[in-house]
Amino acid sequence: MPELPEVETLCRQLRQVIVDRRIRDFRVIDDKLGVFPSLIDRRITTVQRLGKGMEFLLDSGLSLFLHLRMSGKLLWRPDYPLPLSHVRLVVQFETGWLLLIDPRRFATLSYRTANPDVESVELPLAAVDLAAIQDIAKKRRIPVKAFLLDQHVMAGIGNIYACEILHAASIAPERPACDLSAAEWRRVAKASSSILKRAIRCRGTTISDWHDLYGKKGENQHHLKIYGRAGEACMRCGAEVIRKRIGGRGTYACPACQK
DNA sequence: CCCTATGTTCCCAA
DNA sequence: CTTGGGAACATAGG
Repeated sequence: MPELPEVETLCRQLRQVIVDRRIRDFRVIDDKLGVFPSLIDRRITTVQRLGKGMEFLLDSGLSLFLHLRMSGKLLWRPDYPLPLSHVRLVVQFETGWLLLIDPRRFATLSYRTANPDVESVELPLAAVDLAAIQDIAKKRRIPVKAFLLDQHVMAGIGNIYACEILHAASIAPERPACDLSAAEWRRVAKASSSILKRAIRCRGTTISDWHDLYGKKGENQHHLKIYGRAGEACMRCGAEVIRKRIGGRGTYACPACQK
C-alpha cells in the first residue's frame, strides 16, 4: 500500500545499507515473481524511486525494478532472518538480509535495462509541470481525484494523499478534471508539494500496516486532515466529513468546504 | 457471510 | 482509436 512518501522513505533507507554492496545470495521464494538469472556478486550502484516503484541499478548496467503494489513490504535484517510469514524474496548482502514480505502477492519484480530518465525521479516533488497537467486535464471528464491517481499525471500519488491534497486545495474530488481553473491547479500543485514533503519527513503514513525498512511505524498518520475521518467534523470548517466511492476507491471529503 | 484494504492492469461498452 | 467503469489479481482483518 505504499505511496510516494513511503517508497521514498524505503529508497533513502536502502541507500544507507546496500549501495556499493554486493549480492551474496538471491533467493526467489514465490515463483509468481518470475525467474531471474544469477545475481550473485552483482553490486548495487544506485537505488532510485520511479513513482511508487524502486529501481536497483546493478554494476552490470541492468537493474531490478520492484513495485510493492498493495501489501508488499521491505524489511532489513542485520542478522539471519527470523521465521516470518509471507516472505517472497530474500536478498543477502555482506551487511545483512533484505526481505520482501507480501501477503497478497501483488508485488512485481522485473529485471531490465536501467531507466536513464533521471528527470522523472524527483517528480512531482521538485517541480510539477502545471501547464502539461492542465493540457492533459482539458480532455478528461473523469473526477479530478481519479485523474490524480493516474500515474501518468503525477506518478506516486495514491488514494490517501489524493484525498489529502484535494482537501487542502478545497476542491471536491468528483469535479471533472477538465473543469478546474488554472488557479485551482496551482492550489493542487502547492498542496501536493507540501503534503508529500511532510509525509516523507514523517517517514510515511501508518494506518494499518505500513512499516519502514526497519519495521518502524511512520508518523504522518497524525497529520491526516481528511482520510479516514468519515463522520467527524472537518478540521477546517466543522461540517461532517463524508465517505463516498470514486473510481472504485474509498474517498473522504468535506461537502461544505471542498467546492 | 458481508465488507474493506495506501495498486495496477485487463476487459468491455459507449 | 479514446474514455471510463468495473472486475480481477490474492489474502487478511473487522
